[in-house]
Amino acid sequence: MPTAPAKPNRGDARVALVAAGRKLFAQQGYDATTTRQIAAEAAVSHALLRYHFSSKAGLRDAVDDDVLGSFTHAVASAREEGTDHGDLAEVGRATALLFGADQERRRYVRRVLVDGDDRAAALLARLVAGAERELERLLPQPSALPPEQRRWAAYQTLFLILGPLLLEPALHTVLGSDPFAPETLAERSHANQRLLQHGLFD
Amino acid sequence: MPTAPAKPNRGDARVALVAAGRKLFAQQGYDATTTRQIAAEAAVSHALLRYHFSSKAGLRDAVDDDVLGSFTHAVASAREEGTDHGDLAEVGRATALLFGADQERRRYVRRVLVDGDDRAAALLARLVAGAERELERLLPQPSALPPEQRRWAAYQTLFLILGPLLLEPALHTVLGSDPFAPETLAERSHANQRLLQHGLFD
DNA sequence: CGACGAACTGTCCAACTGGACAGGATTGTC
DNA sequence: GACAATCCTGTCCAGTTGGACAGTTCGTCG
Repeated sequence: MPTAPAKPNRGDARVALVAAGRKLFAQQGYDATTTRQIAAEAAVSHALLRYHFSSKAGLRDAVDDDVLGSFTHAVASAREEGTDHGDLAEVGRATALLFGADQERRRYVRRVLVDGDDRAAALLARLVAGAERELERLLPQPSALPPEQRRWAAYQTLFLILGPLLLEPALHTVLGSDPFAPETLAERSHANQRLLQHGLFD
Repeated sequence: MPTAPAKPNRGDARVALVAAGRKLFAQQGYDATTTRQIAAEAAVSHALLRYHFSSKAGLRDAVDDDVLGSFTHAVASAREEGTDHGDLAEVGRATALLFGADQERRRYVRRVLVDGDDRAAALLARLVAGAERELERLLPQPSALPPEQRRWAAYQTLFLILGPLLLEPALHTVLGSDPFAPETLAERSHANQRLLQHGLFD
């Protein structure tokens, strides 16, 4: 089903293939996506994939650069945009910017994290580092937390954010609605801030 | 690589196939596992799979029954074992019982949640219901939480628990050690209890 | 115009997949 | 020991996969 039917102009096939790959990898995962599906989605011969990227893995690398590159960019702009209130709401804003806007990127990130190899570890390392940096800035210095809890704080924060991302399809079914719908996302984000601030049992 | 080399006795092939399926599905996922791999792991002809389970999907159903059945059993015994202190530590104990002991079951559960279809939604629904029940018991009545936060409490609790499960391979790499090693699990569990109790910013 | 290189295509291929099936081995029963 | 049911195997099959490759189209530059 070539959902993007228009045949690309000569010379545009490369970007069309990257777009098709991003879409289908995000939807179905890398292994479950065939080169022929990608070619059909890009309205292009499947032999062209090999010409431009030399292999299926080559296309994946190109898509990774594309998605994770724009990801890096989004992180940077999110960091600058917030006028640095120094409060926890920034976490929510950053999350919304990273994961709220673009469903396709969200699903692609999910696939990278879940397909679970070196790419997943590399991405997770970046996310942990980012969360750690943010916490370092927001937590009182010196933190009142005992070290063996402080050590897990960034991971805990991240799990609250990534949980819905990783479980999106199942969560959608259980909730009966899109967990990333703007109002839902805002409510979740607020609940997360409150949990981090006071716990559930304050 | 038939890691379980011993040829099963006549009549034992069925259970051998279920065990092999559980192992390989947990390690590689359903789609990435071939019927021939399973047969080799069970030291049995691959045609036998069809005889006993009629199809690859049939074997998956049998493995699901096996794993998720023992899962249900584990939940029940965890519930009875705790002498009902009514405190948060029970969450940690239940988690440890569910996910700590058996690496293979842990990975299988991860696959079910992540491969993301109806089975994932059904399992998640059970987990949410369980977490909800637990919170209902542990939270002060009436809860001081505003309803729009109370609504997400079970999910938040679950994300803290499931995060490491879903990200296990990547997390292992980033941490440089097994996130489910007993001491690590205990520390994480303790950190989770403290987060739920007081937040990070108490 | 002509030719040259880059972009693109149709078609073939070996490997592998889940499944089909006919027949062989083993066990229990009379 | 014969027979039948169950368990099990070797082997074939059609479909799909990523990749290989020779050849065609197209823009561009002389």
